[in-house]
Amino acid sequence: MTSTRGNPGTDGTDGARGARGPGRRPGRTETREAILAAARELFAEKGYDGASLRAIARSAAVDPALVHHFFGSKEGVFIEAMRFPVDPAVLLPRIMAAPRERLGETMARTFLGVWQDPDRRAPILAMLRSAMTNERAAALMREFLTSALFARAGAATDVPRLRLQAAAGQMIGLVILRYVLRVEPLASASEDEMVELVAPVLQNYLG
Amino acid sequence: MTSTRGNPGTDGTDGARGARGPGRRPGRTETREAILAAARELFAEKGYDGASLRAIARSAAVDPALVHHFFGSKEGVFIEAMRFPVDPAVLLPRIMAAPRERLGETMARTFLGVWQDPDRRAPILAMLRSAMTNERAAALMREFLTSALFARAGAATDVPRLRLQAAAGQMIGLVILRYVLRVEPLASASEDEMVELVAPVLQNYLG
DNA sequence: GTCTATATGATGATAGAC
DNA sequence: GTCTATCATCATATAGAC
Repeated sequence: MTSTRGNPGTDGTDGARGARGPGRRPGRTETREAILAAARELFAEKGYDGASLRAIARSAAVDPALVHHFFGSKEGVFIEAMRFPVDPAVLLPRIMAAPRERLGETMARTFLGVWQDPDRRAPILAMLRSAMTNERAAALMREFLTSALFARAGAATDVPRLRLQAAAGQMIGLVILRYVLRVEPLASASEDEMVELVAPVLQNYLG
Repeated sequence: MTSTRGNPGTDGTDGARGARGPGRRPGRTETREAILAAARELFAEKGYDGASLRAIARSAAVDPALVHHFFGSKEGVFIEAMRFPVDPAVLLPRIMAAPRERLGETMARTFLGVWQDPDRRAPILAMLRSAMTNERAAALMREFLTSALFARAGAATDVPRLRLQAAAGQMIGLVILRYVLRVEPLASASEDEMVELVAPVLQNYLG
């Protein structure tokens, strides 16, 4: 769900649509997605400021001006590439459906599962890296966390905001050490080891 | 201790040193420190890639070429500006001198105390921001964490590496939410509130 | 020690040909 | 839709005058 490619209506061959008269050009089929894929990868690797439009175009084997043609500006590419890989509105209820004494384990497994999958990891990592050095991206991420995550989780439970944020902090720090700094043995630990490690902590915060 | 300014022998007025013959020029007294202060601030704010030599020079009210003259290259400025604000070799023993059942609280208070102080925070924040998007900086930080922190702490206790790193992850994620993303209410929480929040978690990892 | 001048190259954005 | 050409900026780094 909410996978990286295949927005409804924009993928594939345009099927048997035929001549539709004015209004809708047949284009945007292919290179657009290629550009977005390259953008996600580069933003994830270098962050917003570090990934250049030209590098994205180069990686997509496309002319830089074409990127502009499609998305208008670098920021246009970014927000389009971020279109969310992970929707808290679907993940949160799934977590909170767990029995209360296994909330920590469930949250750990869900969160780490998303990060384990390169396709879902890329946009989040891009957001995180960008937010560290770019104020606009930081504001975007703050807004996302606050309204999509903490507000939602806070409304559905009686866990104080501070505790929700401490739990989020635990997971953010963990993935930074694992996927960005690649500190051993954490970087090579199995998902099960990590769940075992942090589940009690999350349980402490949320339980 | 290990404060930001005042490396022995390089600060102040050169005292009553007088004519010392060849060998040692009287220079480097003032502008050098001004450049380093500006560098720390800008690296902390924008990370290694985002902070330009020119911006550093501008902020220090100095010619860009002078920065080169002193430090040779941008990387030279960086490592000089990083010269450590915080020495685990002095902080770790202090933490581990605490009674075992208060390890978590002591670590939390020590760590948060460092981050509360802008002068000690700046170089660490600079390192962290830089490490997120620059591979050289990431390697530097990984090396620092591994050998100066985890190895030392691992040698002095029987706490497994994974647990040490999970504890570090908790604190890193917390300061990112607090100082970089500035998520509320965490960003405005008092030191005591934060200690109360995370001390049990650290105690769980280290105890 | 401090500066000007410059070499060299990348960036985001735009205008407009085909 | 796709491209060339170009603008205006900014970057790191160097050589060398004073």
